[in-house]
Amino acid sequence: MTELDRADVALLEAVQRNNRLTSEELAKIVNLSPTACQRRLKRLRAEGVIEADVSIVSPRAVGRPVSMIVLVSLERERADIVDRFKQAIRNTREVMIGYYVTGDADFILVVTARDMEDYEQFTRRFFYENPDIKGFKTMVVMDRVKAGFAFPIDV
Amino acid sequence: MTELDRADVALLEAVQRNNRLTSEELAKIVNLSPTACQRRLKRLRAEGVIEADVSIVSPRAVGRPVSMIVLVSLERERADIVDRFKQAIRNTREVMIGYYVTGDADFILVVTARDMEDYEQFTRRFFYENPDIKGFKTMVVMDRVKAGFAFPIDV
DNA sequence: AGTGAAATTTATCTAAC
DNA sequence: GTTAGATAAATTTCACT
Repeated sequence: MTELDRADVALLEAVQRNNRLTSEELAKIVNLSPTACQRRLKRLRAEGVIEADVSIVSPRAVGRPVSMIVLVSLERERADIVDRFKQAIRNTREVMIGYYVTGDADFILVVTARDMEDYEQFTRRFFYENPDIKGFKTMVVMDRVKAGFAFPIDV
Repeated sequence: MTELDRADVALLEAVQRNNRLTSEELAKIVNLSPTACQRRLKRLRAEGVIEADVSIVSPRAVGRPVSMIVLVSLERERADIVDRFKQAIRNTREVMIGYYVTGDADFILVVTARDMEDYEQFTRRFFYENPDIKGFKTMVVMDRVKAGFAFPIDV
């Protein structure tokens, strides 16, 4: 694994809040020259320490103000069934986040929707029509205390 | 709310995957001039459609390879208790994501850790020493099928 | 190795239309 | 919305510690 020094950490903490800072602004933060900052960021990106650089889109602004956390249990925890469900997650725009977990549930999803009716339609399509699903439990998000991601967008 | 046209949506879908594309690259994608792309992105940022621009840091690369999903129940769902817990989430670097939800749990957290022992220490500090907490249930993340966020980093 | 300064390349911003 | 010129930023080169 890549060794990170103080400057790397300072850079990462800066850009994971805002990656549009200029090298000059970063230079002030980490007490290095702009050139050094750029070189280090380039290295961090090349080595995969920085996985991606993205814009966080407001779910509300793109018409998806409702989020749900869904705990999903599969009928059987068999490799092919698990893999099939992972693929379904990847192919489904409404599912923002998917975790495969141990414990009470098999998967935890974060699903966005236009409204509750929209979500109900989604559950019919995504859960009830899937024989691999034993059951699911929905929790409606009332407040996002931390975090931001990429959202499906339609006009 | 802001009206988004086809070009806005195309821009958003591009930058939420990669916000380091140049205006020229974006121009090709959305069939507009580079200047038009810049103007639109500036507007989208000013209006809050784009909430933030961030680098996604690899949790593994910064020494936090383990993630847990935690369902938290509070002793009582009273406004001041809820607010206090929200503040605790915000002040705790290990908690990557926090949702306040309706349903079986009151909060759902995504917590990162260096290893299981590190997580246990965290639970002692964060849960057992907090009298507002009725209980919590941990699920260990085996695979992240979708998503990426900001992570706490230490050397 | 990693840094920093100056020159070059490249991208962005500011007009004009 | 576009095109062209001015401004600013990111890369590259190279000398230095």
